[in-house]
Amino acid sequence: MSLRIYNTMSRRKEPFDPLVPGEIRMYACGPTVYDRAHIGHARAALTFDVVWRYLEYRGYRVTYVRNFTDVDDKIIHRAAELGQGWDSLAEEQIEAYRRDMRALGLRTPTHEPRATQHIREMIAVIQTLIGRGVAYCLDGDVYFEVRRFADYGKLSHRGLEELRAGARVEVDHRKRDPLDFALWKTSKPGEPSWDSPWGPGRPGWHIECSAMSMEYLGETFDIHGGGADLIFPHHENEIAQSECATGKPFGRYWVHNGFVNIHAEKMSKSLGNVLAVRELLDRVTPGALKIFLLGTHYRAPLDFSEEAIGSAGRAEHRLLNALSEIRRVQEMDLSGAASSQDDRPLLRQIRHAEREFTDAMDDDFNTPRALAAMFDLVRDINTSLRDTDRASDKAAIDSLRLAGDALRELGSVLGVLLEDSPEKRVFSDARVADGVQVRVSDYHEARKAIDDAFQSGQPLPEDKVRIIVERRRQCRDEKDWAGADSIRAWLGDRGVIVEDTPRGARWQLKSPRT
RNA sequence: GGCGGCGUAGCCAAGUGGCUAAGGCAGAGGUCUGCAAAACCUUUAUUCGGCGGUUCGAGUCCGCCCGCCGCCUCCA
Repeated sequence: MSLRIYNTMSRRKEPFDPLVPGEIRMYACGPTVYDRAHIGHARAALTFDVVWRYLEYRGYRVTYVRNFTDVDDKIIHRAAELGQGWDSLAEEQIEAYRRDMRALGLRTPTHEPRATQHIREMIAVIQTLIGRGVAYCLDGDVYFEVRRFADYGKLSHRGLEELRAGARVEVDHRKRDPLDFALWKTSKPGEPSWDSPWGPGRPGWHIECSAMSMEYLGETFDIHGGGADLIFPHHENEIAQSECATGKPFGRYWVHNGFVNIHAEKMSKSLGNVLAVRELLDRVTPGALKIFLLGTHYRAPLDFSEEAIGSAGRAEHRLLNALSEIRRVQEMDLSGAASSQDDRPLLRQIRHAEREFTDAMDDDFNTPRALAAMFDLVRDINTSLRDTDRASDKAAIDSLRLAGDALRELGSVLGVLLEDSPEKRVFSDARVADGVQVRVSDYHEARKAIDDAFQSGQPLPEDKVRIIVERRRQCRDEKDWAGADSIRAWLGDRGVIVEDTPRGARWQLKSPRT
């Protein structure tokens, strides 16, 4: 099997073949930093984070560049509204974006260039374009002349005539063609401004990505991506500029992620249904959010709903639970255990899941299928776990360890089940000291300590919880079911879930987010 | 108007023309358990919006119809 990627340019899945064997250069358009990141930004960033992780899992060396558009009309307008400098607003939002993406557990790209730090390179590209006669100056503005690029429209699959016919934007009659777009615009007073051969001004939107991608990745590179909305005009224009400037092909594989709708409606400021990543992460775990997002193929539109995100949270729990159960059996006392036969079925199932996963991801990053492979493995793990609980077997436990490692590795390719994710901490099993009598005074003191912590919103003291759980065990030993149940209910009210297993009770803190 | 996409079980969602239509969530029954929870097992689409067509064979290809959506303007 080899990797196939859907290329917007050809409208089909193509075998992926990097320019330099073993090395991949990838560019994804990042956010315009004027407001908080919303779930759509999260989907775009996650899509390319997963592409990156999978390519590395496949053994490629990847250079991944994602820009920040930090000079733009929207930033200028927003800053004016806020009575703030455009540059300080951009700076703030860049920090906020980084914080949000980190909270989601996304890796930082190899390079995160900012438009304002590459003005010089942009001017150089514009000069080349003027020198080649495909751009022209008008009172300090510079425009790209669309009809000079024969391939214009090849990405969005539209001809110049179609585009002109569909244009609803008011026409600037100074331009040679309504579709000509600005490479450089003169700055109005108070706007950000840089010196240029055409007078003080600022760059047009599209030129930054051409200049920065070529700066970091070369004139031709492997993957260029972004949201589906960028296909036209942004990426179309990037191609026109870049290929005219260099005479070489620009991006080779064009990858575009679909949009997120909110309850079947487009997310927009006017509808007031913009879902900020921040707010979302206040109530769902990053893992749940990612499982939700990856549950739909990246090119398909995705509809957000409370029900769907809740379902993803429970699905995440299923994955985490399997890992936590594996840890538990590994801590079992095996002194008297047999080591009859090794657990061949599970080993086979691990390999099967890994193959299914790879096949799915090779097929244009089919994350829903990849997740299904992980859940299949979870079912196999759980089955083996059940048998292991009944008859401890060292070989079976070894196999389970391998299965857990495999599951974690597959998860890490999708960015779920990450080692340092906070949600995993809630699954700390209590080890119950056998036969130690809990003194009544200790018990009451523990209850009080837990109550205090709970009321002040502090994390509950684990050692105290342990005392309560141990006390409940004593009740159960004495068949004092009413006492045991009331203790369980009491802990439940304070966010501690107690569950009895064949080998004693285990407890966990309810996720603080739910 | 132009271009493109979607419609698969109660919900979400995979599905290179051909083994019994993935997976998750929810539901039902069962196993386990003092009870509960968790987990596991079984079960839930003779059928893929509708109607025709191509084919030995179609959810998968073609045509028409119905319903929904995106882009063509800043947008992830």
